[in-house]
Amino acid sequence: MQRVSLKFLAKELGIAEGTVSRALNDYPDISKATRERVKEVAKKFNYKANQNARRLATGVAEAVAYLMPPNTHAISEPFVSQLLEGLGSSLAKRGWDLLVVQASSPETEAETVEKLSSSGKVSGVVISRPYKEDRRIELLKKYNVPFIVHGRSVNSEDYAWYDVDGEKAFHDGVGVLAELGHQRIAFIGAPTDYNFGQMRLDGYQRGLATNNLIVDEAIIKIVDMSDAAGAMATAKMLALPHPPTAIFCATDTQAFGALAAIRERGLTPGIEVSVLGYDGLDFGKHTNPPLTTMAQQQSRSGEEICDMLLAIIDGGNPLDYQELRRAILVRRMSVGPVRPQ
Amino acid sequence: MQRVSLKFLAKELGIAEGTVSRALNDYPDISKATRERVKEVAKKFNYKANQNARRLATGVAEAVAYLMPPNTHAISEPFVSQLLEGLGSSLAKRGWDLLVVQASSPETEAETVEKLSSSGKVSGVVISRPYKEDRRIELLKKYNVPFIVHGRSVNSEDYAWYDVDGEKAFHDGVGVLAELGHQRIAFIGAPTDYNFGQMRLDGYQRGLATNNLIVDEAIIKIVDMSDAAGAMATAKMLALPHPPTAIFCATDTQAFGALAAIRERGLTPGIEVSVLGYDGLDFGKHTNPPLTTMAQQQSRSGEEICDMLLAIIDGGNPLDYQELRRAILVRRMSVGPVRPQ
DNA sequence: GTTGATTCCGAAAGCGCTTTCGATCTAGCG
DNA sequence: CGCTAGATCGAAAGCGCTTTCGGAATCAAC
Repeated sequence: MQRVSLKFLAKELGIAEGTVSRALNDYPDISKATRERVKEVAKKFNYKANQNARRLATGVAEAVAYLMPPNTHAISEPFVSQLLEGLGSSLAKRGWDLLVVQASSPETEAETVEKLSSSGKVSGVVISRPYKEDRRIELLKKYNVPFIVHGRSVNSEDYAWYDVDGEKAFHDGVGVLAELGHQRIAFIGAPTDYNFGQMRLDGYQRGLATNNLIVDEAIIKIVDMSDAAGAMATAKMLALPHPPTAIFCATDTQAFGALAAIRERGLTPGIEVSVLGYDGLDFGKHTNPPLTTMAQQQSRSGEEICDMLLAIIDGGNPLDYQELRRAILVRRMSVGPVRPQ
Repeated sequence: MQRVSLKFLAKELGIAEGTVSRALNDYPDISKATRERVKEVAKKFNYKANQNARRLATGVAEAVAYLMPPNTHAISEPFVSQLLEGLGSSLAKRGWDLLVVQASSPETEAETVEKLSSSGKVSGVVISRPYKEDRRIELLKKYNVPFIVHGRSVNSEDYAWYDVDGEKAFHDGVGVLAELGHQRIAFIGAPTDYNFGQMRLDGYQRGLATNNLIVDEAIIKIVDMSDAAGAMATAKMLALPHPPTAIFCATDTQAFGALAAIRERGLTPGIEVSVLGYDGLDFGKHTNPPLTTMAQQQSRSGEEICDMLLAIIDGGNPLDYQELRRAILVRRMSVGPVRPQ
């Protein structure tokens, strides 16, 4: 199988290599006649430019990388899948590649970012779930790579990001619960070194304040983002002398665990104890009972992030690309009015 | 920011470019002294080879592509996520890249494969969920690209694959149900242009035969792999004059819908009607009731597939890499003994 | 018929790296 | 001391493409 290269085409056509290249790339200084002739022959021989050569010559990578969150199993989380899907399809339209990069460990993360920046294989990067202070963001800025973060770190003034307002969502969520008469609203949170973890906690606390509810550290638990951790935290709080009547979870997965723990104790979620999740996982429809949750409105986040990144790569000012989306309540069955004891 | 290139390092060190390259790549004809000196300086200046140049020069891409299943939203399916995660981490260890490629439409799929093959940007490809006759496989063979398919097509003798024995799983699953006294076991299947869809159907039918159960077309439904489709099919079958007492679903997602439809009708899944799923989704723990399902034993499929592919890329014979795994029963609550009417 | 402007294409340099080949230098040995 | 083998490195070609620059050819106009 003879590799068909530009040289091959040039020989075949009896014209110069450079001319073939320019014809294929629609340069204006090539006559329409030869351009068409070239394209025809290229098609006939099924010519595809060698991307590596092209990239080397032009200096543009025509690829963007998604840097996986450092913790393992992150890709299994639905938000990653959705993001990847959106990124992939948007990129495909433009003919660009999507690189999925995993740092083998948190320690090698910096190394990974550096390599990504200086190896010339991508023209942009997207990362998600930043920490409050995020090393990756600093590196990306330092190396001057176009990037966009899905989420925000504490200081988010000087780079592009796309986020959902978790603080407001949790503030409002507490309001929803309070309106149903709940006074003791527990919080199962995500690690607060993640900025989103902190913001959701902040929103929760502000929500308590606006509704004149007291803060009780006994019913605030920061745990891993797993169903098991959610279940464990719930079980502990339910065993309290004065247990909560509602539990607000930082992630749906934790909420799944909370539901299980409540049932485990012989109580009915949504009746005796309300559970409110956050993420809007579609799967929440199937839990017992179906999970009430906060969700981003319509989630085309992957495409939007991709468009933003491409705009920045094309020279746009990153500061023009800071999008804050809002979460809305998806009413299902796990939240109900408080029951008199 | 001065790009640090080989030329730069060479000038800095006062030696030739080629020497620097060979030192960095541990060629034996470079003295240990200079090799170390070179590496030190490279590190100091944070040198990272330009991948495009490297790939162009060596002709090896050091990257593999995962070709997304053609249908949309496929990436959200857990099996894709798991696969990607495994691939990504295995590849990362070797310093290779993972490209995630989406064909924008089924029509452009061939085009996509061709481009992948001839643009030199990947040294291997993995695809999943092949059709009975799969165009992509033919193309990959034609272009002589190392590849491995996650699943099998009908004629799977002459390429590498990794699959779970769905035929056997469904055969055995019917046995489990039959042993519990079920006589009318329905089947909700996946489209049979997918080979896995066909094989699961075959297994189901063979299972009926071994257990001397009659085949009733009224309780065999081939539908989309969504919860909604599963629910719809279940609802119809439950409305039959002589409804099934157990339903075996080709995917867990369909089973989720089946559970919902059963409850919708006022029946209790696992008591009045049993539901058996397939996929082993972790999430099945949280359905109402928890879903009994068939799962692949321990799923390191991503890593295994990656290792196989790399072995083939390194010159291994594809035919030595055909792995058939077995599914086991995950007992939860949605399957129970048949109840006398 | 000469000039000037256009149009179109060929030639060649260069992107940053790898790799072969041969030159130089040292060490070893008779 | 001369010669050869081995160890090291420099020089240069080449990977396949893009892009600049200038030359040839065409055409219009004087």
